[in-house]
Amino acid sequence: MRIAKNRNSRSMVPLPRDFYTRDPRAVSRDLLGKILVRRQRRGLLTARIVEVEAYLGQDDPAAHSHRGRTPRNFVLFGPPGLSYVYFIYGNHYLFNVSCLPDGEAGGVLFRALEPISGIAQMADARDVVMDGTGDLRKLTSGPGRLAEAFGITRERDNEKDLTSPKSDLFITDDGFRPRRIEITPRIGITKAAERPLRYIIAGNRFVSRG
DNA sequence: TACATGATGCCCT
DNA sequence: GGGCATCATGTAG
Repeated sequence: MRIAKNRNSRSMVPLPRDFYTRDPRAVSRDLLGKILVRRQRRGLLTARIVEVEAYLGQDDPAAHSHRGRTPRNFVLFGPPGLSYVYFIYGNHYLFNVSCLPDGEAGGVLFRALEPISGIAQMADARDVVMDGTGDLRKLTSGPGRLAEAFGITRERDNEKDLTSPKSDLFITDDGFRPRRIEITPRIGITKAAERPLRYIIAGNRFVSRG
């Protein structure tokens, strides 16, 4: 039943603005188990969110918003529920969603997903071969990987309203609730590296390593 | 204008 | 487990 429902994107409702108008830590916890959806010509991409990280505003040295508004990070200071996409290491796009009311900076980084539908398209976008031995984790386990699998770029998706029914990129709730959630330090940062702001679905095999 | 660096992933050992 | 590609961005000069 749940799978049949997901086959029709018109029946999937984006999470409302209120969902994101909260502290990034609360949004992070509640995003676990939700579904990221991309509508595209070749079909629907869907995947369950299994790992995210919270980035706070001024009191978080690891956050892009820590030193104030810039041409790159302005989305974090705007309305909640908008995508913040940036390019890093000369290779990768990383996908976030803005949180807190307009004027307050904060966001959540998407670190890993569990693919549900559109797997062939994801494999194609990632340029990996999915034969019988292919590991699905290569598609969406890792922030750079999931962005590539979903075709997310700054040019195409930055500042996109994820709460709009017209959006080709949004997050929906299919009723799934994680059995258990774990909170750990964030991955790949040097500043404030010890703060427990990484949220994962305990035991999920699509959670990235670190 | 220059330069140091990064919320990563991949390949090699 | 370690090295490295590769470039947009921010900050200093």
